[in-house]
Order: sequence, then structure tokens, then C-alpha cells
Amino acid sequence: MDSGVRVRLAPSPTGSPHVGMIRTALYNWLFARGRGGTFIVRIEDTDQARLVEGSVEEMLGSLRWLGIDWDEGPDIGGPNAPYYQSERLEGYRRVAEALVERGAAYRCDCAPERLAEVRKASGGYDRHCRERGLMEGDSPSVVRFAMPLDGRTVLDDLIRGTVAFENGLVDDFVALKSDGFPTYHLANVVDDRAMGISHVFRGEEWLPSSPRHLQIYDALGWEPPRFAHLPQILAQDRSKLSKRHGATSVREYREMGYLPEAMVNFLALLGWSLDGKTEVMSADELKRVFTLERVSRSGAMFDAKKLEWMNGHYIRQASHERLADALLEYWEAFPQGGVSPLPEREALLRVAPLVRERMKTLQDAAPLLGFFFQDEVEYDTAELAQKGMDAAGTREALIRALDALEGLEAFDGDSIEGALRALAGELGIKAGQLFGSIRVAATGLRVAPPLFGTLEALGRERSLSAIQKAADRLAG
RNA sequence: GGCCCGUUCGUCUAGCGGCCUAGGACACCGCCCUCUCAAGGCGGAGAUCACGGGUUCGAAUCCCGUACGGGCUACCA
Repeated sequence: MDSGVRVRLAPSPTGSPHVGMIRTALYNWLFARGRGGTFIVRIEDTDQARLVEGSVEEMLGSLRWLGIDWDEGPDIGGPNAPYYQSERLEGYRRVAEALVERGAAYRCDCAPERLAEVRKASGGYDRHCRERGLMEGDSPSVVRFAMPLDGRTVLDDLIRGTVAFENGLVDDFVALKSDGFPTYHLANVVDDRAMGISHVFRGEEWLPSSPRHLQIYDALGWEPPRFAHLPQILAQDRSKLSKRHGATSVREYREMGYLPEAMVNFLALLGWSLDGKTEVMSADELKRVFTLERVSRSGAMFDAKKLEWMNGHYIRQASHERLADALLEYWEAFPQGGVSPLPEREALLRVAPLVRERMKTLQDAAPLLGFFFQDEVEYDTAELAQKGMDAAGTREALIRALDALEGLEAFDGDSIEGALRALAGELGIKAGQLFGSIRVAATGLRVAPPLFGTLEALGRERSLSAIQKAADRLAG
């Protein structure tokens, strides 16, 4: 079973996990799971200033919610623990020293002000300290990697093919900061090596720094993993997706009532396709068919409308049990938009199917089902009279409906429909007019679940009493 | 500015030299179905394949250039 595939997600805990990060996680996971590989989560918390409390938990929580599981990680440990870079400092320091000893890196004590000036003048670092031979402790210093001055670094990207970079154009970047923490470049390489990572799938924004990583591997005599740079996820205006474009974190989508299976399917399709025709695929299917060859090279715009459609699709095809459980779980997690108190699962099981084809998100359920769980429905008396009918006529119709429904043998949808249709004929009004009045009486809504199923679910007693009340209101 | 990546309907994409008068999906429009709203069915509109040169009997597909878009250019990731 061991294919030698070892991939990893290396998030930086600086806030809510962005959908782009989650898609990267998904592709890594699908790749590993489809090949009997190992999926690792490693926290890259090397920037002390940008740490955001709780982001690791949110990241892990989002992955779990989506059904993405990992074999080694900060919460479960593993053979390569620890999985927080802040706890692996000694390793980076050792490698940095080794690099200095080999002449592949050097200490630099240039002041920030000087750095800024040089950058302004020439656009980068001028390698001022490269030949100074500074030792650790001479003064506060960083370790910079000494890029080769000539030649090119060639990356064989699994998605983009061959990409070459002129070494002389790449800065002598900082590998170890003065606070003893490594930068991404160093830590990433050291850990990917230590953890035996075979493939690195990461966002396209890393492409320009890949020659740095390749050079570090080379200087250390290490074999680099294979790289694949994933296309970016874009906002509606084709710029990088960010907060000002609305929801960007998985948590927000969960809160808006999206199903994890829809989210996974949708995200998988953002930058990857099976054949251009097959769109709906479960996570298990995706694991089987996902390949890097079919990942696209261009950025993909996040189409919220399509996500919405897909979510509706998953809601419609969910089993009654799955839907009821999803709603219960959702309402429990986000009570504001739910039904409270939480209904019994049994009761929900009976009524949720009535509205599932009119839902796009779980949020849509409560407004449509709320009346089932209330003693009293609320509405404007004026809503009762349908188009072309007056109050007296409506009242008459409701009272007649009461009779018709009372005498029903079985109180089920078909019987109710039959009785009501016959009644409308007798009264000489359109079926829609009668149904509309009863709908408002029973549900308090103009847009509601299908009437006959609704009355059946409500039961004879509640249905009749609601209609009676409506008739009474019309009497006034 | 420099370096790198990208460019097929509004959007996600199929296409890897002839099957393309460019296919599918979302969104949009119309019709049907219909107790409201949906869902569903059927149909429509929508892409001079960014542009310009090549290569070839033949190019959306290969090559070059240009334009445009994006990313990177921190002791951030």
C-alpha cells in the first residue's frame, strides 16, 4: 500500500483558513488518498508577529468538517513530531550553520535602514555582507543564503512544465532571522526533507521562490521533492480573493448553510476537471480519479452561484436522514437562523423532505419550516383573501373546507387534495384561490412547502384549528 | 521597474493538428409541468478560441512576437 507518496499541508496560523488554502489541502489529500500515500499537516508558525490565536484550531476544524483527514499532524502527532515549526528551531539553526560552513550562506548585520535604501536604489539586496566573513555573535545578525551568481535554476513543475530562473537575479534571501526563527524558505526545505515529503503542491504564488528552495536542496546535497504549483483562486474582479469580496473562509460558508460534500466537490472543480462533463463527484470518487495532469494552469474565479447550485443539488439528493441531521447540526451550531427550541429528529424527518427541493442552503429551511414547530402562526389577515376574492367569500370557502376536511376518512395528502379540489369546483372558484387561502391559514406564509403534504404533516387537528382561526379572523 | 506565470461563451471548463459549422456545467432568456415557491423537462441566446506573424495540405491545438491580466520582488507566508 505504501506508494512512497508523502504530501503535506503547511498552513501558517495567521487567521481564518482561506478557501485557497483549503483547496490546496484538498488536492494534497486527494492525491495522497488516491495512491495509498500519507497526508501530513504541519504548522508553519515561524512569523511570531503575525500569529493569530485560534487559527490552528480553526484550520483543523475546517478540514475535519470537510472530511479531510490527516495521518500526522499537530493534534495527533506522528513519527516526525513535533509538527509546529516553532518547536523545531534547533534543526533549522543547525542547517543554517552547516550552510555557512559550506560557504553557501553567510551572516549579515545590515541595518534595516540600509536595506531599505539599497532596495530602493537597486531593487534588492546588494550582497554587502557576502564576503565579510561575519561570525555569529559579532553583532545581531541574520543568515543569508548565497545564491550562485551565474547559471540558472531549472524547475520541472508537474503542472507548468519547465520553468527557468536566472540565478544572478535572485536575491541573497534571509534564511535565518535575527530572532533565531527561520524564514519560510529554510524551514520549508528542512522539514520537507525531514518528513520525507515526496511532492509539494502549493499555491502559484510560490513559484517565484522555488529557485531559492531548489538551491538550498542543492547546497545541502539533498534530493528535492517534485513540485506542482496550483493555480490561484480569484475573486469576481479577477484579483486575489480577499475579505472585501465577501466570504473567504470555510467557516463562513459553513455558517451560511453549505454542506461539506458540496464544498469539497465545488472546490475540487476550481482548477481541476475530470473530463469537462462530469461535475458531481463524491469525495471517494474524487480520490479515485484525481490527477495532476488535469489541473489547469490558469486562475479560477470563485463562482458563488455555482457553489449555491451545487449545494442545492446535494441537499436534494441527500437522504431524509442526512438532511435532517445536517439541519439539526446546523441549527445547533448557529441558532440565530434556526428553529428553536430544536425540534425532535422524528418530527424534522417528516417535514424536511417537503422543502428540500426549494433549498439552496441550510439557511433556507427554517423560514419554510418554522411554522411546524410553533403553536400559533402569524400573518396579516389581509393575506388570506386571494386575488379576485373578498373577505366574505374567503371566509365561506374556509368554512366549507373545514367541513370537507373534517369528513375525510384518511387525512393524507392525496385525500386532502381530492377533497379540496372537489370543493373548489363546487364553490366555482379556482383551485389556486382556495389553496392559497388555506396555505396562509395553515402556514402563515405565501411561499410555503406543498400544501397537501403540509396539512398531512400538521395533522387533522392542527390543520382544522388553523383554518377555523382564519375563518374567525375574517368574520371581524 | 525587474523576474515568473497565465489568456477558449459572463463564470468553471472540454479540446492535447483534421472528429470543432468549438462540447458540457453554472448563470441568463423562453416554453412545458404546476396549489405558492422551487425542483424537473425541453429549447434559446452566448466564444471572430486575446491579437499579429509564422510552421503545416490543414491550428483553438506547434513556434515567435505583442497586448492584457495575475503573482513575486520583506528579518510575511
